[in-house]
Amino acid sequence: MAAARPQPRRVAVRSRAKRADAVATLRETARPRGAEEGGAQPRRKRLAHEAAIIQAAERVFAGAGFGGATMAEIAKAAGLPKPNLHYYFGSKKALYRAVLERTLREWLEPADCIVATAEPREALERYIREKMRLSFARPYASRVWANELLHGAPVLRTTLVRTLRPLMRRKVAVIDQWIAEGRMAPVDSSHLFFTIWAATQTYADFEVQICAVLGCASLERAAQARATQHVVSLILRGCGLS
Amino acid sequence: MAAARPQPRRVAVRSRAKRADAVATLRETARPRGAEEGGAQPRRKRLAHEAAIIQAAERVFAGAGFGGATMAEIAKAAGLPKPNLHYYFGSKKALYRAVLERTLREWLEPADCIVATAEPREALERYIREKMRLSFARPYASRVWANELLHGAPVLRTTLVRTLRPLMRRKVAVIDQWIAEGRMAPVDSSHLFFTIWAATQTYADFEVQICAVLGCASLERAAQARATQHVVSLILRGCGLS
DNA sequence: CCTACTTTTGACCATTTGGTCAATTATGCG
DNA sequence: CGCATAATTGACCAAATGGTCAAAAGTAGG
Repeated sequence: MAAARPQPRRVAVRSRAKRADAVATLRETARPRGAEEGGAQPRRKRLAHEAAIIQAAERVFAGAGFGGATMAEIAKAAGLPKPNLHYYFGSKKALYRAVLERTLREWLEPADCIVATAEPREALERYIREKMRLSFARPYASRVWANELLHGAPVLRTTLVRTLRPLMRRKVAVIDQWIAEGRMAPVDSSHLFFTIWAATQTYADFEVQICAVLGCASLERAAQARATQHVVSLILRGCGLS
Repeated sequence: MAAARPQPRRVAVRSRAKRADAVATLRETARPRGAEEGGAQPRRKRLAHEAAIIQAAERVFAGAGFGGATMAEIAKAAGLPKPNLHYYFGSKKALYRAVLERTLREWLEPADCIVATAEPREALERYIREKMRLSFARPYASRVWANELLHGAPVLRTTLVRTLRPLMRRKVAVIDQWIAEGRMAPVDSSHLFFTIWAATQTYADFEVQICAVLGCASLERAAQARATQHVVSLILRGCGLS
C-alpha cells in the first residue's frame, strides 16, 4: 500500500530526526495520504486537529522563537499529547514550516489590488489598510514571520526567491508604470514596498515597544484606527497622492 | 573584603541558575569589582574580554534568538572557554541583557538632534540618516533588539517604560511644537517615530527579505545610499518638508 | 621569592527537550 | 460483527545545554 503516515520507519539508528524532517520537507504540508492516493479525503477531525496544532504553534513560536519554543508547550496549547504533534507534522521544523507557509499565503493576498488599471491612490490606500488590518488581526503570524527573517530565513530563503520575488517584480512594474504616467511622485517602487511592510507590520511585531511609548496596555480599536490613518496619510503624501 | 567576583557561593542546592541570574540583575552590567570598591580600576584585559564576549554574543543572539543561541557557540565565537563567559557575566540571561543595554545606549543617541530650536527638515533628515547608518553598520545589534521586542520584551519591558518612554515624550513634544508653529504637516508625532524606526531598521532586521526581492546577495554601498535616499525623501515629503 | 588575588580551564552534572515506540483505542467498511 | 487502518497516548531515550567546581595558572605588590 502506498505509504501511510505513521512515523517513517527508521533505517539508520542515528539521526532519526534529520530523516523525519527531510521527509516532511517533501510533503507539501502534512497531509499523510492525499486524495491523490485514491483514499478517502482527509478526515474532518484530522483537519481540525491540524488547524488547532498550527494555531497553537503559531502562538508559541511567536512568543519564544523557533529555538525557544518547545513541542511540549505547543502540545499543551493545542490540548493534545505531544506525540500527536509528531504524528501529524513529523518534526518541530516541519510544523514551523507549516506555520510559515500558511502566513505567506495570507500575506500575499492584499497585493492583488495593485494592478495597472487601478487608481494609484485608491489601490495603495487599500493595500496599506489591508496590511494594517492583518497586522492587528494576526499579530502572532506576523511575529513568526518576522522571527524567521530576523534569523536569516533558514527555512524560507528559497520560498522568498521563488514566490515573493516574482510577485514583487510584477507589483513593482505596476508602480513604475504609474510613475511613468505621472500619476504619482517618482518614489523607488521596490523600497516603497519595504517601507509599507515595515511601517504596517511594526504594529504587530513591536507592539510592546509601541505600547510602552504610548503608555497603554494594548492598542484598542481607536488607537488602531489612529495608527492606520497615520500610516496611510504619511505614505500617500510621501507618494504625492494626497 | 568586599565581595570579589568568583561565582556567588551557592546556598540552596536547587535552582542555582535562577540565583546567579538574580544576582547578575543587580549588578549594573558585569563589572565584578568597580572602582567604587577602592580597588584598582578594572584591568584592561578584563574590559577587552568583556567586549569580545558581548560582541560575539550579539552576533550569536542575532542569528538564533535567545532560545536558539547556546553559550558554547558564543564562547567559540569569542575564542574563550565556556566557563569564562559565566565568570564574567554570571548567566546567559545576564549576558543577553548586557548586549541589549549596550544597544539601547547607541539607539537613543541619534535623537539628540531633535530639539525645538532646530530646523525641522534638517533635524529629521539627520535623524533618519543616522538611523539608516546604524542599521547598516550594526545589523546584529538591531536584530537582537528586534528579537527581544518580538517576544514581548521579557527583559526590556521596564527599561522601555523607564528610559525610552520619557525620552520619547520629550521628542514628541518637539515635533508637536513644530507642527503648532506651522513648520511641518500635522502628522501624528508618536507614530511618526514608529514609522521612522520601522522604515530604517527593516534594512537590518529583514535584510534577507529585501535582498531576496531585489535579487542581490547583500546591500552594497550604492544600494544603501539608494535606500537611505528613498526613506529620507518619502518621510520628509510625508511630513510636508520637501 | 612569597603571599593573596584574579583568571583560566577541563571535566562534570542535572535538566530539558525533540523525538520514538509499543500498546491501545477509535473508526470506517464489507 | 470483524477486519484493517488511522489515531492516541504513556513511558522512554539520547543528545544538547546551562551551569558548576576544583584545581591550575597568572599576576601584582611587599
